[in-house]
Amino acid sequence: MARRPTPEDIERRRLLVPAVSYPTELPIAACRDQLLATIADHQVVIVAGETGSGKSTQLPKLCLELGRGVEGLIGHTQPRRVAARTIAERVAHELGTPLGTTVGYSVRFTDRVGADTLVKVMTDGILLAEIQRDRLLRRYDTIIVDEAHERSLNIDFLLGYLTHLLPQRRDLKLIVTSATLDTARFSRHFGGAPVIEVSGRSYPVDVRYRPYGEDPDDDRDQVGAIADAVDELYREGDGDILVFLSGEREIHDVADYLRRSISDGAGPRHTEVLPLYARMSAAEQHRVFDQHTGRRVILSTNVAETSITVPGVRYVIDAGTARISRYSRRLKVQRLPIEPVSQASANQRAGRCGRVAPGICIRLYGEDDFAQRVPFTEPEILRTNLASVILQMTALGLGDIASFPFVEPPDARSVADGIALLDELAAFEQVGEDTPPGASRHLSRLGKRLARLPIDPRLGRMVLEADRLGCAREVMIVAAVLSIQDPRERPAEKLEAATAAHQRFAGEDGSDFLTFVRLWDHLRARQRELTGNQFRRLCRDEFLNYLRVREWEDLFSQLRHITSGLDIRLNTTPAHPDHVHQALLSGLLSQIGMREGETKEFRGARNAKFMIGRGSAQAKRPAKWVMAAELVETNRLWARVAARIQPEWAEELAPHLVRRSYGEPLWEEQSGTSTVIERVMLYGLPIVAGRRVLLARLDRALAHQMFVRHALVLGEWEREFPFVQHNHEVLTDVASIAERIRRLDLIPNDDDVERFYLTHIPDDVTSTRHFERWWRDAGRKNPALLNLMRDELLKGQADALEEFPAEWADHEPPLPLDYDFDPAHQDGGMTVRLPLLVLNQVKPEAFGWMVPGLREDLVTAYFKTLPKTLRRELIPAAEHIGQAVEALRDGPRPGGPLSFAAALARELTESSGQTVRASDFDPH
DNA sequence: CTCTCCCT
Repeated sequence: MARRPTPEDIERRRLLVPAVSYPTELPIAACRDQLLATIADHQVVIVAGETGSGKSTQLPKLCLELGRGVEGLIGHTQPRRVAARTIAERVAHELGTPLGTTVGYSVRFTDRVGADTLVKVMTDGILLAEIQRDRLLRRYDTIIVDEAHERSLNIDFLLGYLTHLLPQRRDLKLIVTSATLDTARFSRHFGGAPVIEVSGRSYPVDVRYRPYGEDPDDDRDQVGAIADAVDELYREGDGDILVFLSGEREIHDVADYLRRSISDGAGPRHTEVLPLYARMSAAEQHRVFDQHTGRRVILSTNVAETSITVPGVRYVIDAGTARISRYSRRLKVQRLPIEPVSQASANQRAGRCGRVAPGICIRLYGEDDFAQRVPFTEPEILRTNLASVILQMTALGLGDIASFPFVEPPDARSVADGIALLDELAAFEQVGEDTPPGASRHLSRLGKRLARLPIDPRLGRMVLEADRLGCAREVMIVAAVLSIQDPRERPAEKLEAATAAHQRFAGEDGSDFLTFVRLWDHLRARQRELTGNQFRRLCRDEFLNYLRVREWEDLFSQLRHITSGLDIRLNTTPAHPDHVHQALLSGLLSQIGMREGETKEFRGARNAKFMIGRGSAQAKRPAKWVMAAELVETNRLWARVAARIQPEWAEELAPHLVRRSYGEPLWEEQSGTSTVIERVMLYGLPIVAGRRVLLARLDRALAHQMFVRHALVLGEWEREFPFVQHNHEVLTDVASIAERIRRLDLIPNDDDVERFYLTHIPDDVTSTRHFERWWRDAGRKNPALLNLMRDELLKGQADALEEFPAEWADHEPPLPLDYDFDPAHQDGGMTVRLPLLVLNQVKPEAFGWMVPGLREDLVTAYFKTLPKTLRRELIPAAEHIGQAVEALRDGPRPGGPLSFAAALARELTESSGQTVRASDFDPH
């Protein structure tokens, strides 16, 4: 039933509603009338009830009784698949209908919902996925969100979405159930929805506080404290003990100690010690459900808090800690610190021993410690990366995360981190720097495809890249196995045999990813040869979890199905390993690392330091550069599932992320082109340490200029063109003229020449090779195109040359004059260098007159050599100098003295009335 | 020098 049913459907479905009765022993039966009335009157109802109240099984029946489930399904969500199935089974059984008819369930890979189904129990993930296809959830007339207190990411996203949906679906009813008394928050969130409390059907639990290590003379550690607590409970009477610990390592420490003390005879007798954690093999886990005679001590992680109900537990020992998943804002990785559990979690643990009889819970911490703990565990949405949620929300057109009605909205920085990860995966259309942070973004084509894949966005990104590289088969195998729990089992007692069995698939390539592909190929080949039972046995013998192998195959099939709808085809021939790794890298760009020297430590993105976990092929002799499928910080940052990469791959895959920096551009005479050293950084890692690249590819204008400057202006090119020779001559010529006429500004400098070439040579000429190609034509059309023009360079100052004769005409034969202008001695005038041979032929009196252009300088210079006493009489100096220059402009006055000094002396005497003699000057 | 748990 994908659409709202027709009137005929509704009539038919109305006849399907079974008679409903309630087991009277369940506490919820007592509140039946109140619940019926409240649900009938309100769109949203909050139901608070501890485990054992029967709310999960009875609420769907109450809804049926109210006539719900006819016009649309009653949807009932659970956080876990097992719970969805067992609750469906129970409700179906209580209604006397076969599973899959009136009551069905749907979890990933299993759908037992029929056309006549009225109650559909499902995982919350299933309902979230359905939103993609049915925005208004029109298939449902009622939705029950169970176990909302667990506050998983799915639950918070779902509650937010339903909040947004309720005003558009006035006919939709929502029931939110929660085990704890934190119902006020939900009620407030849903506009003051009524809260109905249903009592639990559990026995009293005697909570005892037994802290350790608080007194100075109490030197017990956790193991000792647990041993003491076990002793105390043994004195209380029979019954199994459930111990909550933070992790596998602690479990094995305690197990070793208890087993040793049992065999010593010092500890409790007839006792079986059973570890319990999720990663354990299926067979090992199942031992907690086996019948047994003696006593049991079950040492468990948080799995026993919600996921696995250990039967027959009378006592609980709570060490008070757990590993809590958190998000490192600095390194953008998952952290798993051991933290004190919340009060709600501690109470949930205690409740595990009050299910069949009164129980005792020993807390290995003080009552004051308990009182100081946070009441509730922080919801997952505040502790995790939000990329997947943001991707889904954007695909649903709910882009503005800040205004989405979350029960507890995530921090703006967490949203920014999620967006950053999606940007890393290129899921969004590029936005400009000035786009405000809150602005809604648009998914790129890749992002839209990514949103359709039911896996982590990083893994989805790999699959999409794989299509381009022709390795979709291999990458989908890897993406599938990375999405589920590792199918390889490593039972504690047979560690060596298991490791050896798994080691067969480790290849020469040192790639944990290709190891998975080899394992897959092996399994598929065996599966074809063997019967179902034989294959199941093979899995067991080879230390593989059969159910997870099946899930791996199911997920692969699901991906294959969805990707074929995206026009992605499986490759039929084995892909090149490099291509597989390149595709994988596209999803792991911020999870690469560079080995620090010869150590086993890696420097990762954002300066993180990590090591490769023991199970990896890269652990012993790691490559220089690796990528890791997972980075998790525990006692330190660890990489899990890794392979060697070439950092250049990352450069190619991350054009949107790399930072490039450049050294000084360099003209290379050998190749006749300009290059520059390029350095490429990705998240702070030098994926290209330094390489020469053509400057023209980065900055054509600069490369053009570099070519002109070095090849043509500075002559760093062997090739001689006619214009080069010509220009050399013009420049020498103009330079000497400029010196003669004392116009230093007219001496063409390199910049002037460069400008000339730049205006005449097209921009795309950036190398000698380019130039030759261009000049072959351009030079033929206009051979003088690149010839410098003397007159142009002199800017019309050629006339001034008359005042600066090239030779001294007064002499016979005329003497060439060498204008060697020394700017450092401008005040002192100029030096005329005469060939030594003619020195004694020069008439000294003529010497001062040779260069009219220098007359004023010379007058001033001579004037300055007058004795101070005399100069004082010649004030204002400028006036007397000016008159003398004017008078002597054309050389000696007719009839006047021939010597320059004498002539100047006479002029000054005349203009000032003060006698000045030629001998008063001291020109040396 | 390895790490709680769950889901499409």
